[in-house]
Amino acid sequence: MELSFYNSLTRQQEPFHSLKPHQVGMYSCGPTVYNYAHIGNFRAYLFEDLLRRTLEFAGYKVTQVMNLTDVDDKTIRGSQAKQMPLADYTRPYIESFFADLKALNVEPAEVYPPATAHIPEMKQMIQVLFDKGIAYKSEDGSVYFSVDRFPSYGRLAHLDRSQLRSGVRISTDEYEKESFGDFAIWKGWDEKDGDVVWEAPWGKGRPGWHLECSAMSMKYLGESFDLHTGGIDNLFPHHENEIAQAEAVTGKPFVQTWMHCAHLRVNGQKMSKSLGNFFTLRDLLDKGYSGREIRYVLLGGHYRQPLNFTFDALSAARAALARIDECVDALTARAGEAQEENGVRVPSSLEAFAHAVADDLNSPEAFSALFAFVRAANAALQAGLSPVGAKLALEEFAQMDRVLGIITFGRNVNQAVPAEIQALAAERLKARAEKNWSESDRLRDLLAEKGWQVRDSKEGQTLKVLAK
RNA sequence: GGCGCGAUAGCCAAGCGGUUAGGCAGAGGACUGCAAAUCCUUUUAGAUCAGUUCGACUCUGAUUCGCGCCUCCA
Repeated sequence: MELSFYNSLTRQQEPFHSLKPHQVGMYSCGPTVYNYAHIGNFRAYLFEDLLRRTLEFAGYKVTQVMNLTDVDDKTIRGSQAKQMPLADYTRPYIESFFADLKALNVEPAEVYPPATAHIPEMKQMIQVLFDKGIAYKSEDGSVYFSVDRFPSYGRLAHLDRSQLRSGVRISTDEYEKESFGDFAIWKGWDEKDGDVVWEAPWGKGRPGWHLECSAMSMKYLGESFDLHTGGIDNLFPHHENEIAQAEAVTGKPFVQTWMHCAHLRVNGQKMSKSLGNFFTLRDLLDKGYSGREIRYVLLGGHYRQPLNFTFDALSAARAALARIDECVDALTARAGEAQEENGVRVPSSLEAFAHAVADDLNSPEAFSALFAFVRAANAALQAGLSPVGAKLALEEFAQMDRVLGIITFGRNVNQAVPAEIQALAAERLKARAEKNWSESDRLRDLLAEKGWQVRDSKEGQTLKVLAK
C-alpha cells in the first residue's frame, strides 16, 4: 500500500517512505495543560489519530510521542492565580485530556512525556548551543537562540528573515535580543515565576516552549525521525524553531515530513480560546452528543481544509451513524442465522477506501466508500446474503473501522432487556392484539423515553437500544 | 506589507479536462393500524469576468468576498 502525504516543508504531496523499514516515528505537539482542551484542539489530535491508524492499516509499526506542556507562561500564571503548586494545577487538565481522548476513541500514543520531567535533556541542548556559539545570554538572565547563526532559518515557514521586520508586532518586543527573530530557549527566573525554577550553569530559570519539543522528540525518536504533526498555527514560529534548535545541535536533518492540520471554525472564524467561541468536549457531551458523533463530524472534512463546526453537522452525524449501525446490526444478525451457503457476497469497497486514506488521508472520500459499502450490503441482505457473506462483510467493516474508529460492533448482541422493559413491551403487544391503539402508542412513547425503540414488522415486535 | 489557503446545491463536504462523490435535510415509493426505524428511488451545484480547449466545476489570468500565520494559539 503506497501512502502519500502533503509535506509542509516542501509544500507538495510526496510518496511516504519511512526512514526505517516497516516502522514510523511520529511526534505530535500535545496540549498545554492550563485549561480544558476545546474541540478545535481535538481536531488536531483526531487528525493525528487518523494518520497513525492509516499508517498501521498500511502495515507500519508506529511510535507516536505527544508532549504535555506542563510548564509555560500560562500554566504558571494559572497556578499562581489559584495559589497552588504547578503540578497540582495541571493534573486535572491532564486527566481530563486523557478522558476526552478516550471518549473520542483516539488510539493512545506510545509516550506522553511531560516537559517538567525532561529538564536535564533540555539543559543539555542549551549547553551544546552555547558551546557552538549559537546561544547567548541576555541581561534578564534568559538565553536566546541566534537565528543569524542558523542560515536555513525560515525554510519551513518560507519566511525571508529580512521580511520578519515588517511585522506590526515589532514594537511589542520587550527583551534584550541581538536580532529581532531570536527566540528564548531559556527564560530567566523572575518573581512572577515563584517557585517554578530550575538551576542551570547559566542561571536559574525554566526552558522555553520551543525547546521542550525539540528535546523530548529527539529523546524518544532519535535525532532524525519520520513525521512531525501539529495545528497549522504551530508551523511558525514553533516548528521553525524546533528545526533550528535540533539541527543546530545535531547537524542532521530533524524531520522528514511535516504535517499540519487546518483550523476548526465557528461562523467562519477559527475556534479559539482568545475569541471565546469554543466548545469543550464536555460542553457537547452535556448537550447529549456523543464522542463518536463528534469524531464523525471532525473526520468529515479533509484535515488540510478549514472545517466549519455546526450543530446541524452533529445531528447529521447521528443519523448517518445510525444508518451504519443498522447495517452492521443486520449483518450481525444474518451472520448468526443457520442458512445455507448461496454464494451471495457484498461487493467490496475496500480498495476505494484504502486508496482514499492513502491519498493524504482523504477521510471524506473514505466515508464515501464506506457508505457505498453500506448500500451494497443492504442490497445483498435483501438478496438473501448468506451467513458466510455476512461475516465477510463484517470483516470488511472492521477493516475500515481500524482507520475510522466510528463503528459500534455487536451493539445489540448480549444486550439484556431489563424486566421492566420486557413487561412494558408485553403489555404493548397485548394492547395491539386487542387493537387498543391509544394504549399501545402510549406504551411505545414510554419505552422511547426509557431509551428503547420498538419496531413492528411481519416477524412481530422487536426492541432496540436507541443509538448514541 | 510578507507568506499561504479557500469560494461546490437548503446545510456539511470530496474527487475529477468529457463518464453518479458521499452524508444530512427535502420529495416519491415499500413496510405499518398509524407511526417510528429501516430499505429503494430521486430534485436542487460549482462566486464573477475573461482566456486555453473539440469540450472546464476541474487548467491560466484578473476581479470580488472570506480565512489563517507573520515570536510562544491545535
